[in-house]
Amino acid sequence: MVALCHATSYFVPSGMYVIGEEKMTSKREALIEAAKELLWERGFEAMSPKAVLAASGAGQGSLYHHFSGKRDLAATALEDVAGELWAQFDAIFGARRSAIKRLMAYLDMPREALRGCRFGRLANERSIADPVINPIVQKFFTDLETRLALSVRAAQKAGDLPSSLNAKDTAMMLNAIVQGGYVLSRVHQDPMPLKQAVRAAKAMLRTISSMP
Amino acid sequence: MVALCHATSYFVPSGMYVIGEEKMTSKREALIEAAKELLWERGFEAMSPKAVLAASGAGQGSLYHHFSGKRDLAATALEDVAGELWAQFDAIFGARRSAIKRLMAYLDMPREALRGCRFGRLANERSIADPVINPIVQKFFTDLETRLALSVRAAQKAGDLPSSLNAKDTAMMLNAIVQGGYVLSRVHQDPMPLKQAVRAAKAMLRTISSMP
DNA sequence: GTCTATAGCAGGATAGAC
DNA sequence: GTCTATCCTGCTATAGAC
Repeated sequence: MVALCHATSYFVPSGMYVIGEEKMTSKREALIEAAKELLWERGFEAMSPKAVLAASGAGQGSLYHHFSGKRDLAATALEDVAGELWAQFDAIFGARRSAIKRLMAYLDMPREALRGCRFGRLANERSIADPVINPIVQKFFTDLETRLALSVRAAQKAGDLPSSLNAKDTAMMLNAIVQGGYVLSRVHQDPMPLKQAVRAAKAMLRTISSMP
Repeated sequence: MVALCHATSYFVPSGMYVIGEEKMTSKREALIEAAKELLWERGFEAMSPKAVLAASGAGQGSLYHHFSGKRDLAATALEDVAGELWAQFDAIFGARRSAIKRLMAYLDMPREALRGCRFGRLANERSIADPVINPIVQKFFTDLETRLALSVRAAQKAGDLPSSLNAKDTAMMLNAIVQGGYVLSRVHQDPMPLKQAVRAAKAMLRTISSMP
């Protein structure tokens, strides 16, 4: 690190910028990384281009050169976030263990309760109906629900969950428990509610799976 | 209705204003009603005083005469909303039927999935940490969680739910299912996800309650 | 590709007349 | 109590130099 460049990024001789621990080769990537953080922290509507510029160390020109505007940048950033999360999900749902254990592992994933879900937090903004933003968020959840439903169905076939349960409904419920847990943790400003909701879900599945 | 007064309110001879079907005796109440609607539709941060004035038919002066500002108006409106919701909850939790049926009735309450929860929708705004706003929202959920936990415990005593379950955790989970259902319905722009999550929760409780 | 300067508009609050 | 006029600030985007 040689010369300090703006408030938050460093310019290094190789022509790369550093924000926190991330390395990037252009202002474009710096803008995307900054947008990802701000989308998580503030959501789409409260994420101002000015804040993105300050956090990335880029100027107005870079933003409007690489992206058509705030919405385009946000869409790109959200695609990126989906990729990150799916790397985690794939590891869990792709693991070689029983379906019921995969469901438990999903519930047990580490989550930053106080920061909220990076996609779910957008649900109550007007932009959730935006033709560019909505498809990205909706696809994320649809894919996740599909994955969960497949595991529920597999667990039923393995005899670990009652076949009387509707797999899609149950998958949606598990998804809702996590999303609702985030909401309640934010309201209470405490990670416990999410922990409690997830713990109860696991207890529920265990109780039910030990049935005839 | 005699004379048209502004865009949305009517002045009637008795000195009362009418907005939609509501009757109010002053601009103060008109402002509160308008704020309640806008808080539901847009949340706190996106509720502009200008929009409240337009919806209530009041002028700037009335707002800042009756309230110290936007936040004060919102707090008053939210207290009002809590009162409305508790009128419904009290009817359900106070009914003379078994605890498990009260829980089912709670899950079965009609909900406007696409509009979201009037309190839960505020969870991801910065204002959820506001010293005036947070206590109101938090108290609403704390009281609801207490009510749910009492019913879970009563159902356990009645032998309708396994005593192995943690009552508080289970209550939080039921709460989360509803909140998460709202989130997912908003994302999918479809009332089904909330319906599915609630349906699965009921199926879960039924399955579990028919156990030894 | 990146920068600064600036336009245009909306949010939130205040001042002071009626 | 209620109104209108006005102020200041910050958001989003454009213009145009380097």
